[in-house]
Amino acid sequence: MNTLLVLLGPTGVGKTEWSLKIAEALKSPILSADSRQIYKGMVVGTAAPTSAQLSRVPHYFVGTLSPEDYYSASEYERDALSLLQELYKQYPAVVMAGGSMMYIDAVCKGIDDIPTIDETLRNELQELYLKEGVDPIRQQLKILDPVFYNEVDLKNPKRVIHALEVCLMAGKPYSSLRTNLEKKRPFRIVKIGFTREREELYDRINRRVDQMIEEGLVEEARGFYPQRRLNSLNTVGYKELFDYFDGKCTLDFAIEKIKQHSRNYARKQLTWFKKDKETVWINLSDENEDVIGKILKLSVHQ
RNA sequence: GGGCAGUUACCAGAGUGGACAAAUGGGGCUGACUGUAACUCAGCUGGCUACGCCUUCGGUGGUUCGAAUCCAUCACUGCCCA
Repeated sequence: MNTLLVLLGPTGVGKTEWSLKIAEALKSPILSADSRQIYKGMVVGTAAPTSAQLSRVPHYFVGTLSPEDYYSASEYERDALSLLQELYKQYPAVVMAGGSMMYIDAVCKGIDDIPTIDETLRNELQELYLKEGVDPIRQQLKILDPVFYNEVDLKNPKRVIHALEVCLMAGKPYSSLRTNLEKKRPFRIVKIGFTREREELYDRINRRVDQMIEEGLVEEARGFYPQRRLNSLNTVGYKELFDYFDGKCTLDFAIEKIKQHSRNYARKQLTWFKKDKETVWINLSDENEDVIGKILKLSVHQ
């Protein structure tokens, strides 16, 4: 049986470099599971693999979409699965590396079949929300899907709006589409989680942000400024600089916020990843750890 | 050397005799989250043998039934005059 070796971990932990080493050792390509590195041009701010790194190992899902393109975990599930099917004709094991929690879960566990929301409907509800708040949306959801209404965090507008969107789009309750079933995959999945001591992780993140600035993050973000409303640009590293361009804060403040939001993101990633009991963790702060050896062993055995 | 202002929890900053373990914000921590997820949202944030107890509001000593709050004094910080 073929193997999918998933290398996951928080931002800044060092996934990219280790993934390359592992992929080289396995002679495998790398499927990036990163919801932002997938966009063209968002290179510095997302710490996407450099051209030197890309030339070491073939990559997929890096810089392949335009920021305008609609994409979601569901599209990723579909695309990654069909790509894997092809790759497995040639490679017994394939590396998937990234930190986008939902993307990884979509491929490993699958997500329910839910209609893609029509742009017009999405905008309508968004407008209603901006004008009148969540209340009317909650009320509609209560009528259309009382089951989910009782489950959702009613204070979370994003969740409430999405549930209603789905109800309206599908013509049936959102809850009826949620199966909560884990899909079986025709390949073996091995998940490795990279982590570090919190303090060290944060220190790396802070330094990496400074480095991004040196590498031209401000210029890169400026190029995307006209597209700042796009969801793809609602991304740490860009949105803070957009505030700076808007004159809402100083550059130094924006940089501090990028660091802070990156740290917050790393923490949230860890919270999500920790829930998955199948993941084998490797603490990169432990210098005695034989990272490559351990991972290769896990990817072959079991 | 003289005058004024100030010193509160990780930081900023309210509080000027009892409702104060101390507002609020930031930061931090913990967590939720199946389709825009680098999104969005929630809880906690002095200590403990925790519906109660203990130690905090620069230090010390007072006043008071009771002090972060009043008095004295010492220390430090800032501004003004020399």
